[in-house]
Amino acid sequence: MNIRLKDGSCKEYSEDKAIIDIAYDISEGLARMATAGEVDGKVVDLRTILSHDCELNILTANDEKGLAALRHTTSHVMAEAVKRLYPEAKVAIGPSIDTGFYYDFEHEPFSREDLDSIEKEMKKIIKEGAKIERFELSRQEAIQLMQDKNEPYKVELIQDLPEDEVLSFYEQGGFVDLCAGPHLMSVKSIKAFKLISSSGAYWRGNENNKMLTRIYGTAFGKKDELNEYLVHLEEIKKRDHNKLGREMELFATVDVIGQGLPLLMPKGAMMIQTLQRWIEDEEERRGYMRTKTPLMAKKDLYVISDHWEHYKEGMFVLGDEEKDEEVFALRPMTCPFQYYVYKQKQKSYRDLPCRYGETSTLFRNEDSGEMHGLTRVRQFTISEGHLVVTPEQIEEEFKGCVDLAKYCLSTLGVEADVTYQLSLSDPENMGKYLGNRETWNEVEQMMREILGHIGINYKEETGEAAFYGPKLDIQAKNVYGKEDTMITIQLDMFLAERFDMTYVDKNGEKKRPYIIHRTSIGCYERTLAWLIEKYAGLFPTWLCPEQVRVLPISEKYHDYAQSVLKQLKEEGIKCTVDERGEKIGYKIRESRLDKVPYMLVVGAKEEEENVVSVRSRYLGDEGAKTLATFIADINQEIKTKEIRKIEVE
RNA sequence: GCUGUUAUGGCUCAGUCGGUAGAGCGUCACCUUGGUAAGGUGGAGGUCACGGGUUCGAUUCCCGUUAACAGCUCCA
Repeated sequence: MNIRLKDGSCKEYSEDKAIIDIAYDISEGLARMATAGEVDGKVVDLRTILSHDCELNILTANDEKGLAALRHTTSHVMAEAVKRLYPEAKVAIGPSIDTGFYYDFEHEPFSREDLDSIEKEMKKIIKEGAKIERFELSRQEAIQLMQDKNEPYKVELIQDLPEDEVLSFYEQGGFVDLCAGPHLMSVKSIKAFKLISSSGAYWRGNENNKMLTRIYGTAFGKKDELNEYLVHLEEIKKRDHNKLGREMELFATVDVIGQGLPLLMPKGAMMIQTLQRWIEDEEERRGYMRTKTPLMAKKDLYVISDHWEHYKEGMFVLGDEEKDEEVFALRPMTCPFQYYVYKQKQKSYRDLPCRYGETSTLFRNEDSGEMHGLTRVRQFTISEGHLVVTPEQIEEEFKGCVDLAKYCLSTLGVEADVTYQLSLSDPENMGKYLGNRETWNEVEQMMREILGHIGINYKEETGEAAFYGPKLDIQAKNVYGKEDTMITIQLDMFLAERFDMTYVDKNGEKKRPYIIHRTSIGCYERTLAWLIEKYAGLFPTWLCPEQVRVLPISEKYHDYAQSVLKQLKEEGIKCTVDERGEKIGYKIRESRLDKVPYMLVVGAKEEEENVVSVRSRYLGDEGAKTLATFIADINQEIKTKEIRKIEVE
């Protein structure tokens, strides 16, 4: 057989050969580094015997998939260590993940000290250097083995596997685990690992099941890489919006106000106000009509929209259904309110599309463990909008929404940081949705076509649709790599009927419109959180709550500094004066100006000419300028929302 | 909601095996340096998250509540 290797070269063998032996044949170094093989694009175990012509790629910890194998093996070593130290622990599952690996156990929670001793035991196991053996068992034998070892979770897993599945096991030094692999040849190859944390996790991810104890860890091919990663973990904490946003006094939380109810401090509020004014103006330019609708309504409204049936638990209900004649609820969305704006007058096809926009404050009663900084809150304000359209207008209006969203993203400088997700219904679980399968298929296909015409790359996600229609979700990751929906554009073919919304067509017949639910810049709190992390607090000038700081270099220049401040303020520039600058020299103060884009040093020799010395975050020392020139420059920058390139550490 | 951790001056944290608290940084005042990433001296600032209990006495021990953090689950 002929084996074609990654570098294009070929190896020829007369008999069947295991991948690991081929690796040794190439070089002993490669064999030592090898963690898995990739045969014709499929990741397989190094023990796999090759018997046909194929393309072979030997994976090492330098390959993403090879690293996953290393981490997976590390998780097995961890499980062995746990079983040695705590024989009563029951093992569940232990895969590799993006950042490392985890393993779930039925056991009391582990403390940091426990993790340290498990780490120690793991090092011992690695030093012992057991070989890892793979073997296969029949279903019956497999169940028997795991019953003998008193591992009920493994038995359950085997019972749920398909009848014809090959049941493979891996054994190292007496520790046996049901596992599809692939795994390293020996535990000796694990060079750099660290146990990160421990927490609870439901068996099989179901909250009705028992909560197991999960240990997270990570592993790398080299010690340096591990250390680099651990340093990186510390570094990203510095730009975590939940920490930085509080430090910069953008927001705060208060015990007695409650969870998920952050206070936007003057600086944070100023930033959100800047965004809001900008986006409201832009929407109006694009033909949106602004509405202002109530923050609450009688329950009757939500009964019509079906929220009372589907989402009552998520709403703040005012009053007691049993006792009170009228029960109200704070609004969790704006949809039905804007529908009644539409319904106030009979509409003609000539009135469509009807684009309604509202800067809308919403209330959602999230579970207590879900709140996080500004990204998951109980009250938030969103650039909400609904477009009522005829079937012929769907594509153009949908494109308009995508265009608006992209305009927002590019202006904020984050267009390259998002991914697009088409959130579809789950055909297996149609009870969650309004309408029937045929209509859903039709609308989902329509979405795919529109997205095709726009030409954006997206991935499809089943079961993520809204109950009234599919969504185009624009996703972004936070500093920890966790994904959140920043912007969503949804196509709704059902609610118009529930609310009996109509328009009269050319022939004088009443027709059902379609509705597009959309947001332009998303929810302001979450968007702010995103921007904090994106820019590590070094915002573009137009967004900065403090754009210029004026620094007199000695007391004689205080009056002049104040007059400069006044002129800047008259121009609408957000600025402050720091009269303490002269005390120790402005160079020093500069280190504390790192979040302010411009520093004006006044009191230089040139003050008689209205000349200031400018330092900028972007350009360093810009030297002397007349005040008028500086004001013109910065106003231009703010107006065009220019985002200059800066170094963000 | 679940599992766990945490809660001490503006920030980072120490501490009291129960006798009402400390450090570094920051901040403030003054001195020196007439303005290029300075130094010195002195000061302010905490009912140790909140509510109960045990005790002669609780910041410290116990119970509860609230909030923050990590993860799970959820997210119209």
